[in-house]
Amino acid sequence: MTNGNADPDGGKSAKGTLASSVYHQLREDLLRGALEAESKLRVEWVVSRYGAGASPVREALNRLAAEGLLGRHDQRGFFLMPVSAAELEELTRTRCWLEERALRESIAHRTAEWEEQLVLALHRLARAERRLPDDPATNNPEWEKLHRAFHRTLIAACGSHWLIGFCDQLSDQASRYRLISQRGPGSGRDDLAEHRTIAERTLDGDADGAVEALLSHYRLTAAMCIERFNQGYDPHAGAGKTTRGRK
Amino acid sequence: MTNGNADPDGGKSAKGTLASSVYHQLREDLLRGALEAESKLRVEWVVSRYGAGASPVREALNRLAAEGLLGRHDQRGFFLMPVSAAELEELTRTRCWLEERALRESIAHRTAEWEEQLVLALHRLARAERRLPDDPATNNPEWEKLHRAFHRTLIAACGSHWLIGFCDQLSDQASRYRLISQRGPGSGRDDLAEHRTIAERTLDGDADGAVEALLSHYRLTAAMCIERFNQGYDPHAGAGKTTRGRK
DNA sequence: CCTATCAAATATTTCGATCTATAATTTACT
DNA sequence: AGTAAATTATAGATCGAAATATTTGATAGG
Repeated sequence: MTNGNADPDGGKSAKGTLASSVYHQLREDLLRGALEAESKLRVEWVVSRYGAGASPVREALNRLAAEGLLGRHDQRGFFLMPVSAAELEELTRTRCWLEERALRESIAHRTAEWEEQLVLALHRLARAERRLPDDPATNNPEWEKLHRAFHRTLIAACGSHWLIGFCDQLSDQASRYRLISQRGPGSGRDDLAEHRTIAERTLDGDADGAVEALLSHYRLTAAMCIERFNQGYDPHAGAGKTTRGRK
Repeated sequence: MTNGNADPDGGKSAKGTLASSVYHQLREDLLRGALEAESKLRVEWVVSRYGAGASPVREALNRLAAEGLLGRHDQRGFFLMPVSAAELEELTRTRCWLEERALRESIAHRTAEWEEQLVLALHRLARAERRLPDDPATNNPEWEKLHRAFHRTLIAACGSHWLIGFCDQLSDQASRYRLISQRGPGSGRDDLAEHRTIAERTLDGDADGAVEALLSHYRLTAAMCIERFNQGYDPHAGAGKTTRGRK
């Protein structure tokens, strides 16, 4: 792990290496659930899609695999990690354990500055539209970013960059599930109210209440994903060809 | 991170790729605290030491960096992660949080088979010598392996491979600190008794007692490392040249 | 004497080609 | 036909060299 984590050089692919650029782009696509066609991810395909040589691509793939977003078999290349209801369940359970601890610590060590950041994060999230009018079937990437930022801020004061990194990693995995299964019409869920409750209780220093709200939030999300899983849906949705066109 | 973790292909470098071989060897050396001379780790140096081309070496370095064992700056190469008392403190704190949860879950979901594995792991650890007679200044690698295995077994029944992976990662980091600072004469500490206590309470289903013993064990170890840190010791100990021979 | 600028040297990153292992297909044999 | 061995095709892994970026060292100017 990363670092347990994600983004050693800042986020942009601005001035970085080609390897980092491919890493960021591919990572985005993975979280967005844009791939997932078949499980194999051929180097050559990535090369032609992101315009880089084999070496940088390979480095990017190695990083993603170490992070758990891809799998790897020596001599047999890389593949997209499969998704399953069981895995999502385990993931959610783990996430609840870690985030509970992180939130409690954050609340215990809260500072005025952190509280302000939290207020800001909530405000920004409230302003964003979850779904854009022009494409009501997909989540608004901007909302996704702010949502991510909100949850990250919640635990930012926990005092452990390791724990934050682990939570990020689980959050990435959860994103993948959420965005894969949430394609289609939105649910009637009132996200904003949930986030507001979490933030309010946190700011009140009500650790038990905040934790309860946060875990319910995660569990509900997971339950909805599993729901859709079981309702059967086409797991093959994005791009990403696997074998050459069959003859 | 890894998978949250460490060892996607099993451990041996037997039949794997060159990249994996370098990965495993270098990883071993990092955990053993064998490097640490200077912070920079030049690709060319690794290439000549482990006998592989730049591409596989680079892949290995990328994996290790994603895992948090190395750092990386785009265009400026890789470096050994620095060590500090503050970092060790944070690491230990995080480790206690995660291992407590993992141990409690393990105990809650224990099975006969798991209990047997734990008994075995303890037995093997008891049999091994911590320091070999021929080199009393360094830990016995075999003991290290069994020690690692014991702690891993403790939490193996927690029901989350994510959590296990995170604990492994923290355990790796802790190893590094322990083996860097533990060079020199052993302390009069009775390790075996500590491990036995942890195991007994665990097998008794005494979660609170087991957790208490486990956390004390970790905290004591960390305290001893920090002790040696402050007593000043030469951080430059292993191999690993950094700049060309100065003229 | 200190600081800024430019040039040489050193490292890192990337590409293109080659080599090797695995997967697919055909052929041979029972 | 059915299975096993051999062959061909495909994708992954590695090497060696070329292209970039950075650090070092020297020099000129304030």
